[in-house]
Amino acid sequence: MDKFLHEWKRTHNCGELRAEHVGQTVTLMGWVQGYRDHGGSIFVDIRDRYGLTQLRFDSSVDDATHNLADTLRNEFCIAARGQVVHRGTNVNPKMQTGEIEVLAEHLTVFNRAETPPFEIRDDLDTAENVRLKYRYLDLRRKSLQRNFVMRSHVNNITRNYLADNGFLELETPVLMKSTPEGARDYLVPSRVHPGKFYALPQSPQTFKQLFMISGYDRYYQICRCFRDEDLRADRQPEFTQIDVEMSFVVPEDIYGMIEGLVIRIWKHVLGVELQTPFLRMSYAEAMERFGCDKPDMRFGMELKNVADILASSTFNVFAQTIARNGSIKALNAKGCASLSRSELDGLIDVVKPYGAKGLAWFKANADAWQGPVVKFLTDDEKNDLTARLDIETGDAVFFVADDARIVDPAMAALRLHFGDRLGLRKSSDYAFLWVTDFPLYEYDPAENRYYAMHHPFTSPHPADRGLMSTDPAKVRAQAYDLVLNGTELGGGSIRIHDQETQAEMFRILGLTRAQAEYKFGFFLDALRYGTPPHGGIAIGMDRLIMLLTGAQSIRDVIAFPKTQKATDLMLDCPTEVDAEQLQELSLRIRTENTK
RNA sequence: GGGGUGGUAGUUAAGUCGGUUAUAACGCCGGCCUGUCAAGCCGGAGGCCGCGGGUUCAAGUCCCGUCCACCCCGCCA
Repeated sequence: MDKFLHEWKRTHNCGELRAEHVGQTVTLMGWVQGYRDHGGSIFVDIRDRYGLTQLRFDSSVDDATHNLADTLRNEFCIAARGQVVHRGTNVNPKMQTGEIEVLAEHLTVFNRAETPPFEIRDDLDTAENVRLKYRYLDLRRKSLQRNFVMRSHVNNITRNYLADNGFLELETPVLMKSTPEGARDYLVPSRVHPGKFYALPQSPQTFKQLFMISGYDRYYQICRCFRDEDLRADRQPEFTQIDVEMSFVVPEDIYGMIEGLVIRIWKHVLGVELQTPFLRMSYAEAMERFGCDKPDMRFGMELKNVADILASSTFNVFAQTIARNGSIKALNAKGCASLSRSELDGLIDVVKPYGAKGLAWFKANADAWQGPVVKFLTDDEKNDLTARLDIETGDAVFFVADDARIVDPAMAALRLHFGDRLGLRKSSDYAFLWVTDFPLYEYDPAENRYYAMHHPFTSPHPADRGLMSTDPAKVRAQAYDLVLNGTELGGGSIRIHDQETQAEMFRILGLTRAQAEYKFGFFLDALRYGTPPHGGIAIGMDRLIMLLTGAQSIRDVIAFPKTQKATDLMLDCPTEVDAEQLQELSLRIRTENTK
């Protein structure tokens, strides 16, 4: 029986041995990353999460150990003990520990490994369904380990920073009440209350406000949230937020506190010094200049409204758009006149998904403008466009004309497309932005009602309070998003802290008194007992880590993620449950008409 | 709900106009080998071509359906 674990503890990790350790007897534990058998001499790379060290087994040192080493295969979990020796003329400069190797005298195999379904290497692009099925193997890869090490680091920095600033880490229930509005809830049936359900929190929104009412004036929580909506590359059904709430604050106080956190994270994790304050821009301005509420500020190429210039255009599409009070926006793709006609026509595919029916364009060549729309442009229109869009020889200009709700997202997508194409979206640039003054309401023409754009506890802008009853669509909210490089990192608001405004909010949202009482009675009650002015924000931890690590998928920063159909390929879940379980929950599965 | 890309050996991919025994690399198994580090050399095994149906003398290849993974639109207070 060998002495590993009991007598021979791990003395070093696999990433730390250097020339200075030569002569020491060390014990390493880890996994076989690779082996090179030269007969009398066997080289084995042993891996742990810190790095890689070369072990050498020499038949002249110990025959039994050498013979055991002969049986080693990839991913065996082993321990080896021996002397650190210098590699002399065989130093490997590509390895951090490449100056030395461990001349092994003792070896033990904790556990052999079956041949893994894919090699544990970063330069191998294995299909994601295989990676997800064997997630515990995928997580051995260096590239993923790096992400989770960083994620842990960011968790620590966040806790320390918020604690330094007097925040209390307070926990809230995971089983809570289903709320109307917003995302679909994940429901949990109650056994003891047949026909009744809990819901998993979309966010701890009401709880953190109740903490403010209770006088815990600075709250935070790194908490899991659940939303039963369709997935994207940056969206999972369960995700993590840095949830923050403060009493006696205005938006600037929140901005400052979060900027301090972000600065610390960037400094400690990336070694990057960020400039503050971050840029601020109103929602209205962001929509006008960039066509979206989360503009990527790493580059310009702003959209220009040109409806006034083309007000009397003879081009049918423009004329019809003007006639029905639509929007025409243009974008100058600097230096893109070199694109071929088929490339330019192909760009329609960039805007089509957003409902744009066409993409008009022309190139500003040295001799003349060229493109399908040029023949419709008068000299005056050309001059005005040149001035507004700063058109120079070699530029390509694009137009989308339609309703604003089509033009803006389509042109925003086109702008990002050119940003990528022209290499203007460098991952090493960090352009933070506060988007402020979001509208309080969104009107839904299909249902002829207003929805809360942020959530129903968001305070109106003080100057717009009076408009709530007369013109809800015009009311600005004290709501804000933190945007980084075109990604919404988080958002929050100042909350309503008086019951009259809250009641009016519910009324405008179409909730009867009885409905409001049923859904939020506890909250309306609480507001009556001396609620402080308060507000907060929630930062998406997963997206934050994505941006810090450069991960292209949120699945690379979540240890055990779900697929796009919200399944877990490793657990094979969700699954059906026993009839008894359903019986206990008073549930029956409808087997027909399930579509 | 809609649009798109993909699915061939354990893995990554090739597979032409439908035509012989479906290729390659890595991995895996056996052997040799004392300075490799993407080790090398010799030999070998390994296939429901996602699944189902159809067309055809003949289907990895063409058609229809379906499942799965990914990307996007809708959706995501």
